Formats: sequence, C-alpha cells, structure tokens
Amino acid sequence: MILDSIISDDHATQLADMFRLMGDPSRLRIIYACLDEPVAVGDIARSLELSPSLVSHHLRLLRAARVLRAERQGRHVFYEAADEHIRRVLKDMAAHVGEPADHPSED
Amino acid sequence: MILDSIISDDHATQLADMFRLMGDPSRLRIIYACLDEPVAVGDIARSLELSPSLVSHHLRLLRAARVLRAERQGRHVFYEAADEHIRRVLKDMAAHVGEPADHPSED
DNA sequence: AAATCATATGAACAGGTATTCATATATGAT
DNA sequence: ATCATATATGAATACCTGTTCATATGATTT
Repeated sequence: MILDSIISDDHATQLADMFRLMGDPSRLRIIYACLDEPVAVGDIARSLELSPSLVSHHLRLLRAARVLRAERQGRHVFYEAADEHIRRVLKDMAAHVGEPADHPSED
Repeated sequence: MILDSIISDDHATQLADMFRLMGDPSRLRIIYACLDEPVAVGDIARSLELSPSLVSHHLRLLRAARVLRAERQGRHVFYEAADEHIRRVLKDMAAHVGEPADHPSED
C-alpha cells in the first residue's frame, strides 16, 4: 500500500523548522505581538515583559526564517509578519485549539 | 503604546504546544502520511522508514494533543487528521515555505 | 568628540526531547 | 492453551535549545 501524502525529507525539515519556531511560548507571543502592525523591539519586550536581549535573540531566528520582516527606522527596528500565510496559520491553529474536543475517547 | 494582538500566556502556551508537535521532521512526516486517509501504524512506519516504536511514541503525543485521532480495527490502529484546521494549517505553511523570498534583505 | 538610547551578539548553563532498545500488551489464528 | 502479528510503553542516552548575563554595535543628540 502506497501513501500519497508523503513529503520529501527536505520539505518536511523545512516545514518543521517553521513550526518549531512557533513552538515556543515566548516566540509565539512575539509573533502575535507584531502580527497586525510593525512594532519596535523595545515595545515588544515591554508589553510581553521579556528582556530585550531575549526578544532580540528570538527575533533573529524569526527574521532568518522569514516569519517576520524587519525595517529599521532611526534607532528603532520594527518587526511585522512577513506575509499572509503566517497570519492565517496562526488564526487556524487558534481556532483548532479553541475548539472543544469533538471526539470523546482521547487520552 | 498598547498592542492589540497580545494573547494570554495560557493561550500562547497551548498554541505553542501544538506547533512544537509539528516542529519535528519525523512527527511532521507522520502527520502528512495520514492527513488524507486513515493509515495503520505499521504502514506509516514502513513508508517513512521509521521504527514502529518511534512512530508509536510520536503518535501518542499527536493523539493526546488531538492533532490525530485513532481508530482500532482488528489488530491494526488507524490514524488520521483530527479535523480540517490541521489540514489547513499544514497547507498554508507549505505554501509559505514554498514561496521564494519576496523581501530581498533577509539574512 | 562623548554620552545615551536601542538593538544585537556570544558564551554558558539548565532543562527538555527525539531516538533506540528491551519489554509489555492486545488481537487474531492454529 | 500457544504462536505470531501489531502497537504500545519504560528507561536510558545523546543532542538540542531557551534563557540569562555581559558585552558589542548602531544611531542620535549635545
């Protein structure tokens, strides 16, 4: 029996890299913080009560993976979602998590 | 300046847990393998060239998080995607990864 | 130039986790 | 009952990564 939904190792690794980036609470909150509008690093740090250093570390990863894009303006650097896919993925996942369990016998 | 897209720590942690599950290549390939139709554990293992033990470990996590649902049939256990959100999230992320970089100066 | 603010970076440590191996449980057949 | 097949589970290990702290770079003002 042959499965038709198999993806290549390369593709899986690439996708997994993206998901893994969203798989950390701090990083996910950072993504959410600048999902709808560009936000400066310091503002992200303040509103989420995370150290600027930690935020910067995470932003570097998110930028490198093209989850967020950066734009310098004076001494501030503003980050925002890279594209619509990111926004939709987060929205769909939120919908999934928000739903009550519709199948009774999960452990 | 107040941000409007901030999510609670709880919600972020819940979402991050889901994403982290998809953040491993083996686990992601397992999800893809049974995304469109129910597939038995052994078939997943064979087609992905992973040990049944490893597949079972991963399936347990995916089932507990309601990413996949299981159904026993004789001595086989078939796994399939839990709902449409899962399928859409994977599809959107694939679209994102598949795209060429549209912003030139990322590192 | 110095000084201050904003962001980035490097090293180091702690906690987590993917994988393997051995073993157990469950279902069906003889 | 035993045997074979199919999944699941527990422990052990090797690797990875999120966070903190100290320090560096970049930008603006005086």
